[in-house]
Amino acid sequence: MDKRYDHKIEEPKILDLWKKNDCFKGIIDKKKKPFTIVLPPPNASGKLHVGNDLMLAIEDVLIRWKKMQGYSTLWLPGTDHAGFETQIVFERELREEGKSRFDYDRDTLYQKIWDFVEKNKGDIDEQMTRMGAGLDWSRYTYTLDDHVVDTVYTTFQKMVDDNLIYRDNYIVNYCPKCGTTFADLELKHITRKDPLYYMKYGPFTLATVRPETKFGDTAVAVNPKDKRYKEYIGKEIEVEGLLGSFKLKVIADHFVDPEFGTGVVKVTPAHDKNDYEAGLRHNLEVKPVIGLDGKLNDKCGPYEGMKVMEAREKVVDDLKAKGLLVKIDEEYEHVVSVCYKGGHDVEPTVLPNWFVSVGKLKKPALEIVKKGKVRIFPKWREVTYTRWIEEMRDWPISRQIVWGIRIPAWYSVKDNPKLLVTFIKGSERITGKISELLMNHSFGEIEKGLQNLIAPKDAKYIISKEKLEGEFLPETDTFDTWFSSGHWPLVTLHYPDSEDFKYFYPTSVMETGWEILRFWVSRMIMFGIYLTGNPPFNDVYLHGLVRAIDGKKMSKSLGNVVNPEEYIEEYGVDALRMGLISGTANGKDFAFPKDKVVSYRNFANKLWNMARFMLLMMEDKEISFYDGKSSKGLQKEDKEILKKLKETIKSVNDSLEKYRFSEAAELAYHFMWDDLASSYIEHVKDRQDKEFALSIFRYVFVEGLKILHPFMPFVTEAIWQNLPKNDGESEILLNSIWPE
RNA sequence: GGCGUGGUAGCUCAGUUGGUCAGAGCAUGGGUCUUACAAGCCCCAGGUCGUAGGUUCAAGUCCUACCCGCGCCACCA
Repeated sequence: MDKRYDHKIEEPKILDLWKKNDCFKGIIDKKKKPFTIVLPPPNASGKLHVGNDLMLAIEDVLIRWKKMQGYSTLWLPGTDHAGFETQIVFERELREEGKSRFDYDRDTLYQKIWDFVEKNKGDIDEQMTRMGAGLDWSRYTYTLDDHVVDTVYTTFQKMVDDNLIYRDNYIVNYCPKCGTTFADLELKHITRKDPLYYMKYGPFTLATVRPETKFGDTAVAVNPKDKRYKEYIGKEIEVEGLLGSFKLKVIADHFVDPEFGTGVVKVTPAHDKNDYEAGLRHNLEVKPVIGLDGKLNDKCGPYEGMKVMEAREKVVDDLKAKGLLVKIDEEYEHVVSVCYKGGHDVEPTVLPNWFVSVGKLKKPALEIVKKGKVRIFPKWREVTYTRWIEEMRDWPISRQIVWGIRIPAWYSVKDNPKLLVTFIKGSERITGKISELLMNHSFGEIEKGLQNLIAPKDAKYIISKEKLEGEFLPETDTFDTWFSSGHWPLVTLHYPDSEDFKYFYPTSVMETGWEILRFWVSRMIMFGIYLTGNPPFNDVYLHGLVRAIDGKKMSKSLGNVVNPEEYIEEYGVDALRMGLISGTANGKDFAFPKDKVVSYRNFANKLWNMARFMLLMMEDKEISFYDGKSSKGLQKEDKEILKKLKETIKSVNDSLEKYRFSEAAELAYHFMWDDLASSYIEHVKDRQDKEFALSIFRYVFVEGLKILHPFMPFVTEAIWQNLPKNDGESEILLNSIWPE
């Protein structure tokens, strides 16, 4: 053995050893208990980041620990097509070629993204393997595999049959730049200064940031307790506007803050969430004035075709000219919703959407956690889950993007003359009602060049996995990515009738970042219970976010991203894994200093040299194998170290049972370094009965290597490969039996 | 605004039911190449445990208030 542990030499050898012996293959063994983890699939849109490595390290610890304890373990790998995320990355590339998604029909665009993703997938798999992750690659799943799509479609059909799916107009967060809607959770809220305009509005003066939406106003609202305006409530007022005068109802609603502005609000149900809800309460007309292109529509007279900001300026100018503008507050700060990807202003818009009615689904998902049948670690995160479920509203599941699983609905063009269709013909992009389009274009042309389609709320549709015969156009919306990934534990095990599913489901632990507890974990629980009657996992462990050394979230724009590959290269995988794991005990976010990685690289070397010392001392000697039990000939120090070993094993087990990874890792670390290396080795050097002491040492050292193995699999396995073995001992440390 | 979480040595963090709990790693300073390991070993220094009260024989640990950080959610035109 060399004087130093060289991870660059040893790591590839060890990976090869495990691979050759097929160590991570999940085996259905009815005599053993299964222990299953489904890997949260990394996004196929890029490379692994240090957070992925933390996830891999933690899950690998669990898998190796349980495997050595005699469970039949299975860790399922996969990658995620990551719908929107990937499409954005791809569109960035398109832009560099001077193109955009609007240049392609649906099928062509989909194929192009598919090819793009194929390139990334391989890289990620290689990186995961290099981390030592004990994944069973023979059971690999990609979120767009045929069987995944099929299962998602089957569920959708079942939900349709169970009346859990409906279509409705709904005020959505529509981003005209991205051309798609966003869930509330996908919005960012930023504080910004915008002018607040005070304008005359019939008998009132009211304040608004968005004068350009006035064409869509269908009421004026005041607070019911506001004495100033009491006389107007319920009456109609006449308003002098830019398009002439018009009449509006005055409503009283508690959503109006009498302290703000003048205490009077114009109500625009089509373009504001609050107003939309007030509109529902008061039966107001919903009158959209901004189109999906982000421009004012034909209800806006001369302002038609102007973009929002452009129209706002013009409207303000014209109000001034008409003497309707009272004042402008330039210092007004408020919070604006923008899309989380591009940071564009979101335009609340009314669109027909597909919804999941969550009432029946959420109740069991809540109870299962409250009753402790699904346990969430750390416990204090549980509140986040229960509150979210309690407040959960119906779930809009349609996304206006290509990259994803298409909603399997079909519209007959004959029965739905009002379908709004956009398609590509040659280099031309044509939009219109299907009934009109069919006068000048053939169905075949439209179908082939189809880009997107908006079906009215009451459109007739047929659900079908397969393309329908006849003149049907497909729904062009895709599923919210969480709808399909909510099936992840099911599809990776080939639900509903595979042997894997029968044996390994429900899985043991879902280990993931807390930031997707709501997005993902809640949906998996809902689908798991809905489809199988059982939750998809027994425990949920949520790790913290790995922050940069400056304590902030890592981001490319801040330039504080830690590249894990550099650490692996310089200090080795074991050092990176230990560096990440020590400090995650409570699932809190933590900063990740390089120091920790360095110190564990040193520790790997320490272990290596403990082995060297032992082999050196054992040279030319006949050393028996201590059985771990007999007390004959034991000296005080021997008894002490054996006792300490037993305690350490127990503590490590206890800590791991509670998902206290950091604690377990440090216990093993201190035992090896302080108790065994610093203390016992020095003692062995002075022993008269050196052969006997060495046999004790060998025993304790090997048991120590075993408990360290889940944390530092490479160095421990590499050392084991250099040690003499007793009859019946495994050639592979990973296949050894966990000490008791 | 609501909910949650944290403020312990220069840095990153442990400290689980109140009683060797004032700790670890790294960094700093000094010594040491003692043949397993200088990626080692030995030693030194460093904290009134956010602030102020309170409960208790005893409080980083429990209670109250306040200050600061972080996160999630909601959101007023």
